[in-house]
Amino acid sequence: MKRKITLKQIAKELDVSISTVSKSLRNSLEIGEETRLKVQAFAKFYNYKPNNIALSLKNRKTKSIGIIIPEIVHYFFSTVINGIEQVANEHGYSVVICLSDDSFDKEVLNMEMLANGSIDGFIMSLSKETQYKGDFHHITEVINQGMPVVMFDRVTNDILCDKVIIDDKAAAYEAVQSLINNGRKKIALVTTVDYVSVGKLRTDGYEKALLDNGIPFNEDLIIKIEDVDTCEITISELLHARAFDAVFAVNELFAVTIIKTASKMGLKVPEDLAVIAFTDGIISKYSTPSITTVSQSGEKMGNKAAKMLIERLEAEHDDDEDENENYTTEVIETHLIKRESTD
Amino acid sequence: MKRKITLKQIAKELDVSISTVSKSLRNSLEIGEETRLKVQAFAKFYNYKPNNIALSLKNRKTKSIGIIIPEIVHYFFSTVINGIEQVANEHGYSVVICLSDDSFDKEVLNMEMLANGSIDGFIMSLSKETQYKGDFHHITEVINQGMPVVMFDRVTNDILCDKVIIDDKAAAYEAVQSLINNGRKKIALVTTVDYVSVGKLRTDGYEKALLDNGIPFNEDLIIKIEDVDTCEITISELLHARAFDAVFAVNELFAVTIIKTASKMGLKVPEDLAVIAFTDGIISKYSTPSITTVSQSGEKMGNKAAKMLIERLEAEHDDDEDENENYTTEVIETHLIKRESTD
DNA sequence: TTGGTTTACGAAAACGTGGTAGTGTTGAAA
DNA sequence: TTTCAACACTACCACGTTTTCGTAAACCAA
Repeated sequence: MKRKITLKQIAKELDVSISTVSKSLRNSLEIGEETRLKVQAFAKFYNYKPNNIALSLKNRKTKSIGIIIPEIVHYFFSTVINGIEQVANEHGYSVVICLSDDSFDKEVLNMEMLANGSIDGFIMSLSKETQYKGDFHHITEVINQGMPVVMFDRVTNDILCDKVIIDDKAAAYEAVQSLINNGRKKIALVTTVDYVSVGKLRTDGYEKALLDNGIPFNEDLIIKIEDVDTCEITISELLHARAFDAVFAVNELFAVTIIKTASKMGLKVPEDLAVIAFTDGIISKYSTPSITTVSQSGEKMGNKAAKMLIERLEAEHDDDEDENENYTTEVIETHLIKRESTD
Repeated sequence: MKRKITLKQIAKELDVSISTVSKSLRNSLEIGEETRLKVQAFAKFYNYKPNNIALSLKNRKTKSIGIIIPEIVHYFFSTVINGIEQVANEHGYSVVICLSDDSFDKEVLNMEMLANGSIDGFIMSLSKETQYKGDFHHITEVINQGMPVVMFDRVTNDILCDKVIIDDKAAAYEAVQSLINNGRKKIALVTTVDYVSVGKLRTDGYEKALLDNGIPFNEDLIIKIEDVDTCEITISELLHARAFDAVFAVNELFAVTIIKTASKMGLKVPEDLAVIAFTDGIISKYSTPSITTVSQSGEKMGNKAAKMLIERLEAEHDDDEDENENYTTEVIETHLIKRESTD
């Protein structure tokens, strides 16, 4: 068990100074060839690699970016991480991931933990609780300390920073419009509680599509679900009443539950009930019938978010004092993936 | 944009020494109450938090653990991360995640990147390519440097370290046995290529179950799939031949594809074809029919792996020189979750 | 006053690195 | 012989923290 070797040890061993070793390894011309090669050979033999921590301390850069998301066992979020990691890796950054579990306190704690020098910048998606409370002081704080933050998907207008989102409203509009185009008139919306930013936007798009097509907006057809487990009961009641002939669900878990419930009741999908879901995930693809979805490329969002963050990190290097914060909000394209759950 | 405040700045501002500030903040008795309170008030006002990087350098502990896995958009692996994160968080550790993309080179690169001081220990699952090549020098190296490694799921006997696995062979045996108990005789095995350790073990269990029940082991019923996309074709050919009445698939993606293919051909699941899959994921739960699976709790594996690693990390603190490496291999329980795809 | 103890604080080293500035030796040009 | 430059290397500082050791001042007993 030999600990990793340091410059100091090499210096001692070769009886030169630490600076000589350092310079030799960086091929400085100051060092004579003989010494240089000797040092390099020795370093290679003992597999010397500079200590990242020491470098971080010295350079005030950790070359790692913090990701804070509500959960990781979640198709969309894991694709985003994947996208972030790709770009980060290309640029020599590592990613450190913290989960908020949709809890405000955990989000704050995690951010504080990472903000004390562990990372160079954040990429995050707000927890439900944070969106509910509307308390963003922890984010403002890190931004004030000069640490760049990029938010994605679940964002807030209350914070000025770079953002990566999809046009939730337009995407929802498109989905509902396609149901209408297929002759559906009684379209239900199955969504989450209001304070989740994306849920609200998708509802707006749903409403607008209806109104634009002269279909009255009916509050009774909006089903707000807090917990997936209660979804089935609520759904089956409404299905019994035959209150609707199409459903637009804000996520695929709701959608597949609806389809399963409908099937149990003998309803045919899509004949009796057409279903479209938001977020193209693995369930939609493998469900029977497979589900028409609004694609929302988490990977692209991750790519973009990472690019924005890294650009800002590398730029900071230059201007130092220059405080021209021209924050941008990037909108990632979505499109409808037609599958078996719609006609 | 005020940068984070440091001990030095506080010291300067209050006209005391750095040591005094440090001691005051740690409530040392050496410092007079007046000074102590003054410093604490000042620090609190400016929201002083010690710099993690500096602490890491000093303590030679980063309080973060590196996770290296083949992919993250994968139900099982994300549950493992979830499990690791829970325990890590409880103990004040962060997790930094690197993806190998099932590539040997990326695995090596990532490990080297993290091994240079960024983390205190590794939790990892081998990439396919690494298992194929059988080259583990990068792992041996970090272990030799005194960095603890815990492997899970895709492990190797060639490396001595702590491991967390399930009894793949026994679990496969149980699954196949249950098919046999239901009167199935022609049971196909749909698996991956051989070099993936778990694939091999599951095959062994399959074979043993057959032999123990006096059913001849038929090579033709073993379908090795390298790429999911080719799965459908291979499967449908065999189904046409009616070569089997039950399938044991080593993952749920294979299973759902098989079910979909069978359904298209007019075969009924489970009447005409019973299906059991390894790894209980989200697809199995929401597939129609839902799929009977061997549960393999990623979360528990993650919990256990993190516990083992952290225990070793905290223990190291004491013995320093003591090299009693009593590595253990923890076996996580599995059980069969019966759903609609079997009778 | 002297000697010793306590109180309250400061200086400095250490963790590992890398850059700037400095130092001493050699050889050659003035 | 002096001067200057090139060479080859070392000293030192900073990054932010903790900790060990040291010490000045104050206090108290003799």
